Amino acid sequence: MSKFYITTPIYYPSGNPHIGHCYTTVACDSIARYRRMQGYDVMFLTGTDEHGLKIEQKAAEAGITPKEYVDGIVEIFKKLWSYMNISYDRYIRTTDDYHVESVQNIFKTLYDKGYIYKGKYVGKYCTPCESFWTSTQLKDGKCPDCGRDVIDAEEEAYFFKMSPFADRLEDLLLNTDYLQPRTRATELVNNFIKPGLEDLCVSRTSFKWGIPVTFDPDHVVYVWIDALSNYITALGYMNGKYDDFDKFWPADVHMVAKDIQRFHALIWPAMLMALDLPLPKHLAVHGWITFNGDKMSKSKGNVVDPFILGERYGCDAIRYHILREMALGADSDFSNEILINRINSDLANGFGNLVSRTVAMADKYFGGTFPAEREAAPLDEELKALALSIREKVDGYLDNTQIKQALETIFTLVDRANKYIDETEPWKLGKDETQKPRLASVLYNLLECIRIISTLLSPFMPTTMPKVWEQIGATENDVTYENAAKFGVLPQNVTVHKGEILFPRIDVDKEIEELNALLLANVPKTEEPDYEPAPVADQIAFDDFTKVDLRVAKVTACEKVKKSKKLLCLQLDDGMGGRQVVSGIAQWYAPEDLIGKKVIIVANLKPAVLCGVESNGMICAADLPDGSCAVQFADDRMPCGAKLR
RNA sequence: CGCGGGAUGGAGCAGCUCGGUAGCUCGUCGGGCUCAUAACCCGAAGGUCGUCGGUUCAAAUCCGGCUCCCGCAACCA
Repeated sequence: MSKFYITTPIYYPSGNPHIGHCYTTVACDSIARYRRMQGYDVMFLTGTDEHGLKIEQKAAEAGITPKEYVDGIVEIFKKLWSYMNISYDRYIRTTDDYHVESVQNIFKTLYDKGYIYKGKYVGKYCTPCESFWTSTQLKDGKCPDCGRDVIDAEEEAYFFKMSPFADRLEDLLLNTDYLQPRTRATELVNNFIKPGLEDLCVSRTSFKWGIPVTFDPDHVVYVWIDALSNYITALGYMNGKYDDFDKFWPADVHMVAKDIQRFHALIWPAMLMALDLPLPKHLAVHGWITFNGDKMSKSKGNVVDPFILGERYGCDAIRYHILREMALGADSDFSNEILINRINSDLANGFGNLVSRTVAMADKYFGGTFPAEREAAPLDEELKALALSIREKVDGYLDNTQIKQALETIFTLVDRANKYIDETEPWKLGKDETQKPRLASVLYNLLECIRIISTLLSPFMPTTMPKVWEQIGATENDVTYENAAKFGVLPQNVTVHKGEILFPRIDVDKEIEELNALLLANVPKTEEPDYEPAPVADQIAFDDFTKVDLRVAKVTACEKVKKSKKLLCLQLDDGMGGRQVVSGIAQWYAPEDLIGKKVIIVANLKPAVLCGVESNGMICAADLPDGSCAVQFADDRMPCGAKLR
């Protein structure tokens, strides 16, 4: 029996799970279930990545230990997976003892092999926050967290050598089918490999919530080795907890969302090369779920809560929607309307109704149990031929992680079966006693189609399909993978059982209204959203304050800076002959929003050149809780050039 | 000239590798049916395939210029 090893990323439990987490996990679950049905010995791994500064801070805010903090969130993750009927075989937590043991061993091994060396991490350091930042992370040259000054500092750190693997990585990305889809391979090569791979900082001393480096206890292992290695530690690599590494490694599919593609396309293979381990076969990368075209964000109130949706429509409807809309590589838009329309057209009208009408007729005309006499007709052959061809096509798509196409294929048989009912008009046959044998054949053929459809759909919708089997009188032995490529499996005298409606049709308008109300209720604090002001900066003397010259100025002209996404170039009337200021607010303000308005500027800021455009000063604005930014407009009575005090 | 992807009937997508009647889902309109969850089936309308030019007997498909969109990188004074 062949093995199949599939993984989700391990999720970072700094907040509750949302539909984005479901996306990857449901996809992996479906593939895992399909492979099990095919007879593979499957290992399906998921888990949580529980170390790091952010967790440490979140826990401190909550006044509990980091472990207590993650324990709480992990509970919710597991509850969600149980709710979504996720059949993971193993759940790894990076705080598990055996994982810690492995990571320490791996770190030491890489060190002994010379791939990890001790060096100096040079960056900007914020003393109160005890945090290092790169110059690009700084905000206005200050700490992005607290806004205070940073100093140049160096920290001792261990580094992992990436450069020895550059050629092999390039080959992996360009000449193998490791990346699915291949679209971004060239981009990765051009952006990261060609310019020269930088060595990777793999330890930190600036926080404690992590796995200690055994031979240098001031250091904790930084995210890369800690998190990525979960895929092998969960199999028992360099630990005593499990021993199926040899059986399952290399992974058949790592599925990830596009934001972490880079780490899985470059760092992870490099680590494996350094350890002399075989590389995973595929990295399947999918896009984001967007909400009405927008990226999901908590402050926009559009983070979709899977618990709410599942409660209303059933977890299989959610699973189906996610899987059906998902194309590898591409984003897929999520909206209540798309979701409901999909449920209605495919599940309620299409498949659910097919089951309902078929079972109802068998019940009505035969009292549920089929008679022995049959009469075939040429028309049946086309239906059978299609039914018999589905499994092979689905196999092909799943081999390439094309779930959407697999589902589409299954539903071609749903459509064909519905059409077959119209062609054969069983309700007319039912009225003519002499036609009973023909009627029995027609309805039996339909049951067989439903059996094949439901068998193939069961990995994707594992909760509902057993209900279908109950209705069509199928036993466990009838709905195997083997039988999905056979016709005539159900016993000739099969008995159907009319049951509940599988996927109730949803009233779109009414439902959307209610859902929107729910979503609004979910973000009740729109007035004063959760917002933590940055700590007040260190005190300054009055003299220092007077050094900052704040002035009122009117925007006379404004345009986007070419070649930049974030910059607007403003012409200002400052009462002193005018000046040009560049401001990074293009994402939130169109030029016409600003023209004619009065703003407050820092008038004596040293000029700078941004994207080739000179900027003389800075416009006062404040960050909003959702990450966007609002300009402070001045009272219109204030004349241009007026000095603030 | 930083790197890459894209622009196809109202919406969302396929087709482009290997040029030759433009296809699917949803929506709209008309018809049919009544077994079924007002579901199902048939038919119709609707696209000069972003734009300009080139290659060719023939271009959505190949080549070049341009416009706009979206990722990544850089810039958020």
